Amino acid sequence: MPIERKSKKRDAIVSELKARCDHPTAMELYLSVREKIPNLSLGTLYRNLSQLEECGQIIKIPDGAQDRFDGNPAPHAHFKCNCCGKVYDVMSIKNYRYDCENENISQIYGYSLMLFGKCKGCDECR
Amino acid sequence: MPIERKSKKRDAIVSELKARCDHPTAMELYLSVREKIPNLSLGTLYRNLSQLEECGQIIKIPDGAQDRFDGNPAPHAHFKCNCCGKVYDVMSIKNYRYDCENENISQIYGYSLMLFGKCKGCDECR
DNA sequence: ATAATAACAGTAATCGTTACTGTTTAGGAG
DNA sequence: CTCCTAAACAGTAACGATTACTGTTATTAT
Repeated sequence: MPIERKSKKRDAIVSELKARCDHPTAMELYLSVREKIPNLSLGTLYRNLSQLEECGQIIKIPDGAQDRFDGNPAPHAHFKCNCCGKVYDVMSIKNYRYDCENENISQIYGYSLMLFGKCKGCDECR
Repeated sequence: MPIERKSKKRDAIVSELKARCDHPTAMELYLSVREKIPNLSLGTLYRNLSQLEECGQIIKIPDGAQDRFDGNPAPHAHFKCNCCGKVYDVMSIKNYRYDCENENISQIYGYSLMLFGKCKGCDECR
């Protein structure tokens, strides 16, 4: 279901997410939005995050058991530190031998790349 | 904890996973291994999958709510069809403009790339 | 053969996420 | 402005994949 009305809660969620440079989990985002809107419900946060992702305003980043969220909907890569667990943006990849330059990255050990699209067996779909 | 003893259950899990061309979920793999080992426990499957991933024999592929597993531990990309949900291997990427050739792929709409490594703030770790 | 303990079956517990119920609120019609 | 419909909401129960726990079985070194 598309978004049909304005809502202060949703606006607060979006602006908080876009203001953050990190990639918070649902709970991390919940706690920070609660500082401005103390009566925000966790269910409301999840429902709005789903809607916002569905209409392309934000991105959901799978990260193990939990999901993380990114307020920048433009396609870009992420870098996760195995040590501290932080997730950084990687806005450009110079080449696929991982020599990408990024002020946050010290070393790259591996990657996980998932492409999304339509397979030849499903050419009738959509 | 590293693997210390041989086990027929674990051998069956590994060989079944490596024999499959698809990327089964834990439950899908459980059901197919159960055909050969009817008393296999789901907990045993999960425990062995964790051990096998930890020692680099298999790969865990995050895919929404469930995880998928891949018997090929060599780093490679995956392609997921938005239509039927199947996950295919992509052994080589010709370039990052998505012109990769793959007999299964019809169209590519987007991607998710996560790099793993160590950030500069953690240079003391490891 | 025996002993120590890894591996196991079976199942309860965990926890992120989703679904449900009754209430509130946005926003168009009168 | 007031009324009305349904989107959005708070609060909470339910869900489901995964993990943890308990007592048992099986591997392997001695």
